[in-house]
Amino acid sequence: MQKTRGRPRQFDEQAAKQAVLGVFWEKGFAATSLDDLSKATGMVRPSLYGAFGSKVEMYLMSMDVFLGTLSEVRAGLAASETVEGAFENFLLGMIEVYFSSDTDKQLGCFLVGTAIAQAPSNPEILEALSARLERLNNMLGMTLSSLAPQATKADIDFAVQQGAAVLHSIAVRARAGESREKLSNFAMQSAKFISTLMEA
Amino acid sequence: MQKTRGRPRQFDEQAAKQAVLGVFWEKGFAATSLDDLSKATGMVRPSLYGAFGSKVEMYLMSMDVFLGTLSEVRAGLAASETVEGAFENFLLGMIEVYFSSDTDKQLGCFLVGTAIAQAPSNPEILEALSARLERLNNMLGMTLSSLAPQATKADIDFAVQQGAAVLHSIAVRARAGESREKLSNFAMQSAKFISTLMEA
DNA sequence: TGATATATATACCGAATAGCATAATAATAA
DNA sequence: TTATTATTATGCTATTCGGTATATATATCA
Repeated sequence: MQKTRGRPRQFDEQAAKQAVLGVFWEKGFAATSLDDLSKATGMVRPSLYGAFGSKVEMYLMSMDVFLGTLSEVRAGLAASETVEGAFENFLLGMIEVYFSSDTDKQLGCFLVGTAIAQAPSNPEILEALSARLERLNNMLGMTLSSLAPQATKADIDFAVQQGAAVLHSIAVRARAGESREKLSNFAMQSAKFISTLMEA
Repeated sequence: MQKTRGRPRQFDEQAAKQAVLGVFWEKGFAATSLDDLSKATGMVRPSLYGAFGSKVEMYLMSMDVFLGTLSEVRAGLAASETVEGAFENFLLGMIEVYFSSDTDKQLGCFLVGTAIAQAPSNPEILEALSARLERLNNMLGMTLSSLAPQATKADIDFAVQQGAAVLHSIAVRARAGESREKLSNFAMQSAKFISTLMEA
């Protein structure tokens, strides 16, 4: 921790990143202006640019900030003792995130809810999105593999896709206004159903 | 068909609506400008406004134009003779639409791919989206009910949600660049799996 | 032939856009 | 103190934004 040379920053980097994510999460990429980000962070536009780069760069950064907020979901997955429990912890943990907005709004998944719209227009975002959806899948796949070592690779793969399907659907429906209760029930019912795929 | 009074229109209404849908589908609502729509339709902005209203109104109209393009999916559903066949026809039919863009791009579902991003910012779009997702569900639910009359309402409901989940996931993954082959395989595998829910 | 109705063409509006150039500020290093 | 470095403050810029006012064109109706 050596002392930095110039004028000290007046913003907290982590808080600013969270604020940037928050704006993109609610409004999406295209509808978010640099002024919106400036207001949310309290930073003036040139400071934003200096610290985080262009609008696209800030958006790509937000993708990783979002994944960083999933640490509790990872922990829940790691602590699972059964396949059904793993699905349940995974899905209910993600629902917690999807409904965790400061506002009264339920924003769903940042990736599914905002990056999808931009993907066809922006190859960089398309690529980043694809890689991060894959990472979400891997979170689940690793856990399933260790909990059901007898299962074939094909079985694991299909179970992961089914779990991801339920997740994607919940992500969409949460942002479309569906109630948390309905989605939680669907998650638990799905966890039970999909876990039958992994029975010995 | 009475003769219209004033200067005749120089555009074909159906073609223009399709063009408007096409632009929104690729770029999303926020990133689409009236100039984009003007170019795509060949209509000048005042004509666009006169014929279809404001940007939001054109977008809401596009939602129904999109649903109108699903007539073949409806037909495929109606012609299904088994539960598994119904899921397969439904999912593969939607994949056909998701990959049917004129461009080389795979745009996925218009609703999932573009309306989702706008939903939290625009109550009108949120409401319209929710209602139309529900209509998609009903398409599937009606068919399932008639093919499995012995099933309970709860069983049908859960099977519809599972089918919708696979659909939403395919919609997301198609727009995120996943290959059609992988998605088709997933669709068929899922049709078989989910249909076990409806066995007597 | 007017009168009327509808659509198009042109030009414009004020506001918002992403980004940057320049200067002022505030810290450390020499 | 002075030089250096990093950040912030201010203001600009050229473009684009959604939308509209006005004038013109082209049809039917009386």
